[in-house]
Amino acid sequence: MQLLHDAHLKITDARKIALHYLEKEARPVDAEEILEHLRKHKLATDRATVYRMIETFLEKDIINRFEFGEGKFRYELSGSDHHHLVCEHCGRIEDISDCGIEEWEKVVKKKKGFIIKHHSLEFFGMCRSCQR
Amino acid sequence: MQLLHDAHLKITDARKIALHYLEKEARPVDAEEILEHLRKHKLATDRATVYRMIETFLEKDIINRFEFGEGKFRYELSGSDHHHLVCEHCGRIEDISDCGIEEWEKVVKKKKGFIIKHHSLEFFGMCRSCQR
DNA sequence: TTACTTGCAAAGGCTTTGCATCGCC
DNA sequence: GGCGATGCAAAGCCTTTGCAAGTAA
Repeated sequence: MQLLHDAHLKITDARKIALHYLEKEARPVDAEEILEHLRKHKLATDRATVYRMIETFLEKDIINRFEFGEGKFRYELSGSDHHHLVCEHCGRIEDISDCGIEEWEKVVKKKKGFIIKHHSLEFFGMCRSCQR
Repeated sequence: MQLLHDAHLKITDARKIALHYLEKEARPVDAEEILEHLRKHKLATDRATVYRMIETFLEKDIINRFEFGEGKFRYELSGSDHHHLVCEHCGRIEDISDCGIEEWEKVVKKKKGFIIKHHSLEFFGMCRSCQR
């Protein structure tokens, strides 16, 4: 895979399948889900390997880490600045983009002298299907 | 304390001192900090008690829970809608208010049919003092 | 070959739970 | 006195780490 090659990472089965999974899911998945997916593909991968893989991908900026108040982390392939709509009824997590952070950066810099490097913004509520 | 009385909670030393601490700190503190504070006040409080206290306060909406990518939760006295500036250099967490969420609620409702109940918004970067 | 990856086992950090006792109202 | 609150001990989840063996380049 190009992503792995570009990051100077060795191309192993576990990494290939995990990346493919992240790409296919296109939503924040947790370590356990990655592990389960690998095992479905007959890979006897260890939990420790998954966490080390995640650590490596984070360092190489291949994935990003998110939190949704679950007491655990979720990961998603890096991409454009975007946020999430978390349905508290069905658990579905949908992407949403353009949060207008630029405005905030200016205001916060001026008012507080604080320089924003990055931010987290997640919305919790109820998705359309669950409202029916 | 009025807060405890209004919530129909028994007024115990641990709860009184913990609430006073949360009020004084006015920043998101974690369970361990609450425990340490209680012990400084000669209370041989157990860690389990702190977590149960937190659970109760959350249910009664006396406090709110936040995450800052630390793999643990932090808690702050409930109040107006506000967010945080997390300095990644010194760790200081500062409050900031008015995130203009109303705009978002309208847009998200219209575009995605998603109803926002609450949200989390945190900024990470470097505070004024750490820039020197 | 050789440095990077992985498996296995153990531990570590944060949080929750069962149960008997204690204490606020 | 009664029911909620607490202490103690143990366990549960998620994540990290040490070390030896395996493997991609």
